[in-house]
Amino acid sequence: MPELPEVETVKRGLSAKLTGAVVQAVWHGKKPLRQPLPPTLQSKLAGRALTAIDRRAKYLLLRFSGDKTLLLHLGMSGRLTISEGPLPRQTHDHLVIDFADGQRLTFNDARRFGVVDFFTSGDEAAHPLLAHLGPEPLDHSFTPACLGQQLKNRKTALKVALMDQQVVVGVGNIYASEALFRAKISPLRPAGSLSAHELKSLTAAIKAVLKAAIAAGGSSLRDYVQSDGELGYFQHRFKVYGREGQPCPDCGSKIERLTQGGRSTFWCPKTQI
DNA sequence: CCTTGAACCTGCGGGC
DNA sequence: TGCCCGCAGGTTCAAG
Repeated sequence: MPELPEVETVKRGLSAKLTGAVVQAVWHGKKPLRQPLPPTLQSKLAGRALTAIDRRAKYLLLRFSGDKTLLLHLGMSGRLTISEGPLPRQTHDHLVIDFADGQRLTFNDARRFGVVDFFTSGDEAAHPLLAHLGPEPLDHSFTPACLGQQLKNRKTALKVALMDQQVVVGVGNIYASEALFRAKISPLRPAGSLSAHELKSLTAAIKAVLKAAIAAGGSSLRDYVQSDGELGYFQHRFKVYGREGQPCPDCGSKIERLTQGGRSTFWCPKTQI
């Protein structure tokens, strides 16, 4: 998936085209995603207007008239596309929403790690998928002191902690490596061992790398397409991710890869201390 | 409480 | 060509 910048990019793309549109018909498949799709989505959504789209962490929250929310999570391979008029159904399509103005929103997810849920908007604070999420990294309240508090006493590797959505949301495997490189901090450091200066650097690096990716329209690996079908292009700007063996942009020594928590970490052992 | 590792599922590219 | 392996942007759950 899509990490925060990609989800934010999708949110903006969908908002621009679908805000105000009224649901005409809904189709959904039978295969469960991370959890079963809500039953009778057709009757739940038909006739409602899409009033707004919000993002919390990597979740998209489609707000509908009548105080209802459709929650979408793209997992690793989820894609949302808008088409004009009918399109032949594709393998791994799971949800298709037709709007009265002729636009069609399709949720396709090969690996089925995504989520679709539906709830009354007022119940959001207690929603099991949303209730325990950490701070939003682009909020002004996400400060070095805040990050320090979230990492306090944690002995796990810093990179693994940054991907923990209870520590800070939206940072996934790519941007964790990228932020640590920018901050010049080793992914192997115990999470709770950062100095005030390092917390300041890392907080700034997280914000900067996410903002740059959003400004570039979200990154694109093999499964990701923006909501209008255009490919994002931030992947060309990765400084370390996916670049094992290539020269570090700062010092020229070789970028290395290691495995942490079952995921690949890319880093420069010379510049990241 | 914390940390680690496996599990969920499909597709793709590389090596033989 | 085909097969097997490792790898992929996320999250949850069990076990230590």
